[in-house]
Amino acid sequence: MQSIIDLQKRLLPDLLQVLHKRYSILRSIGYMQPVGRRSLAASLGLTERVLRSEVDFLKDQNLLTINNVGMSLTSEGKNLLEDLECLMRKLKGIDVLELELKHQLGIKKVVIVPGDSDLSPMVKSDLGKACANWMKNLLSGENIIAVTGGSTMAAVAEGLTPEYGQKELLFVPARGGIGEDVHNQANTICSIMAQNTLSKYRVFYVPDQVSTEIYESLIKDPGIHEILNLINSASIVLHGIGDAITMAKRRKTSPEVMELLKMDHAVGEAFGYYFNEAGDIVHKVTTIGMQLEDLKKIPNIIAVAGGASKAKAIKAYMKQAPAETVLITDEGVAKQLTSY
Amino acid sequence: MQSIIDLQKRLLPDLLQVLHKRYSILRSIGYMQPVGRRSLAASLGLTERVLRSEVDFLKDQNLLTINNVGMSLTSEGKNLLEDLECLMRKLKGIDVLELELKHQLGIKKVVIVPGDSDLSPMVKSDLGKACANWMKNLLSGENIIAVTGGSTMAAVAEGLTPEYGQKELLFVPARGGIGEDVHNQANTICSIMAQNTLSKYRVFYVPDQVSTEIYESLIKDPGIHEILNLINSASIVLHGIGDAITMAKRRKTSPEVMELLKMDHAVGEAFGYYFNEAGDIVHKVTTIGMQLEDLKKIPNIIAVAGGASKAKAIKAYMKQAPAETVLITDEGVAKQLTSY
DNA sequence: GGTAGTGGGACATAATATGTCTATGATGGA
DNA sequence: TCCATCATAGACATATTATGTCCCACTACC
Repeated sequence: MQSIIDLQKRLLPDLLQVLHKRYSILRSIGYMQPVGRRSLAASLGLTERVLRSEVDFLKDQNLLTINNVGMSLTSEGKNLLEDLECLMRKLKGIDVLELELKHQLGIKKVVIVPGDSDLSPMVKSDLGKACANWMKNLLSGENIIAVTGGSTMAAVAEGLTPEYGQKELLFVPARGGIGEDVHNQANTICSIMAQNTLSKYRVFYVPDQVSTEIYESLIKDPGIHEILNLINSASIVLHGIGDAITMAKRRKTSPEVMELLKMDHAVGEAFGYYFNEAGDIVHKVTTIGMQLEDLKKIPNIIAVAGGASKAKAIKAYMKQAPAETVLITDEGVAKQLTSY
Repeated sequence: MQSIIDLQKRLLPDLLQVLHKRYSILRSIGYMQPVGRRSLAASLGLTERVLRSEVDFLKDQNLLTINNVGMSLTSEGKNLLEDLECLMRKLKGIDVLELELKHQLGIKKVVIVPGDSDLSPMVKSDLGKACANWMKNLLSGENIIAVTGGSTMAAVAEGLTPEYGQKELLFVPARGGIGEDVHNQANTICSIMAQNTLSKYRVFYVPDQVSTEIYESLIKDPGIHEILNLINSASIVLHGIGDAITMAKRRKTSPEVMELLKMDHAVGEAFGYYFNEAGDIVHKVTTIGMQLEDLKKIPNIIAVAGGASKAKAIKAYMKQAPAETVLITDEGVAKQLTSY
């Protein structure tokens, strides 16, 4: 006996396509509201007229309203959208994908968000929300949360709300400066996270490449020492995973190191560590803070990364990731990895 | 959280229509296969071209095959159809209808078959199958099955297969001749049932209206007596229910009796008994065999009747039917009765 | 006051759905 | 063996709907 969904897939594939189209429209409006027809059409890859027909329909169903500033969801539309999320997951078989990927990567749990972050910024934002949501279940009385940088982590920060701050939270950067733009630095992200949750945070300014001498003296600094202690007693680590070359470029890595990375076929990056496809560390940014071996001692590890282009990187990193890791990713990655 | 279907209905209002259309097509092909497009279109009330589009679609889905003798379901199509039956029942709320009707009529169980026997002969055939199916659960080592006449019972006979004959079955007419055409006489039906199940049967030829004298002498006949014993020890009774006037006409009832029936507002008929809307017996065909009061002693009673036109008759008969009765009927009747 | 966004109207054209008819072949009964 | 019947597939004109592409008036914000 097949499920209703399976039956429908068989008997109404054409209608399900329409369902998906309408769902996408609702979802996008939900994000971008109030939004005009033209920009929405561009963002969805539909022509204006097609979108218009659909929008007219949805308006008739009282799912959205149209006024001179653009289209918005009605409360009915919002409710429907929420319920639809669940349905679409089933329809797309996302629940199944999650299990498959979890087994393939050999980690504790995989959460997949519909869509592809490479193609739509909305999805990256969803990724952030999904991560925040998962984190919610892990919060107890006091929580020290170690965070890395990157645009994905920035999305996570945006997904946090004051609601989370009802528990006591302290955000600390997981590692010293590893040379991202200020915008996506761990320090900045920690501060945003703290701000969004009305919690505390620590910063961790460490020059990028330090001589061994300075390194030794830094470690002895009481302030730094305290932060290192905090990091190692973190209950949760949130980190991103990046494509090796992309990350290296973004960090303005020296041409020599760049050569090295290419020669060693580095594909993935996380925490300032670079990995080849087999999951071996081929290079690391020397800085103080959490080291890869420290990660194993952290009870909760959440890796967040999406976009089909990151599939290889994720796969590489997960080769050696702690089995406790929870991966928050998107459909783009999942499809890429399970199709092999 | 709404049900999947409710959600979908919001975004695809014509979903159910399309689903139902495709389901009907599959179902009809299932019955009539191999069948041509034109006759199928006529039977479904669709134009040829519309049907053709749908059929092309279903063919692409590998649910049916087309060759020069007509269209047939593939095994995949058959499986899907079976699953669909169940889904459509839920969608139409047939399960709910069954319960409602059961309570309303105050009987043990109601089984409802989708459709209306008045409108489609397929449904009558389904009725027969449903009855046979229910009966299957009642068969034990040895079974004496008392049967009445009527076209519905003939459909039941057609629904029986040799599989049923694995248990020991003996079919006997429930009552003596009550004047139907040979075709739909209890005797004939018993013989067909026995034939289809590879079992035994008895016939029971009794003149229609006998004088008390002859009646007395018949009762003393050992052969007749044996059959009467069999009838009264039956483990299962299968009977139809008819519209009073229709049945009376079919039996070429005398004008006087006809008048009587009309005066007494007879609406229902079963076993040769005529009932008014209150369930009172207003007339009976005098013959030997099972009497209405004998019915109460039979452990399993299955009434089979469908078609919206029989709704009143069924309601009337059920007013006084044993609570043990199981009614096998169709959607046409059920809708008619529950809408009051 | 100008710019960039908005919705809605209009309309020619493309695409699809539909009704209807024909050609042709297979099948089964006389 | 032939003929009536039923089958599919092709064809095609027409009705209906979907689509792409404008334009216009309006408004919010700079």
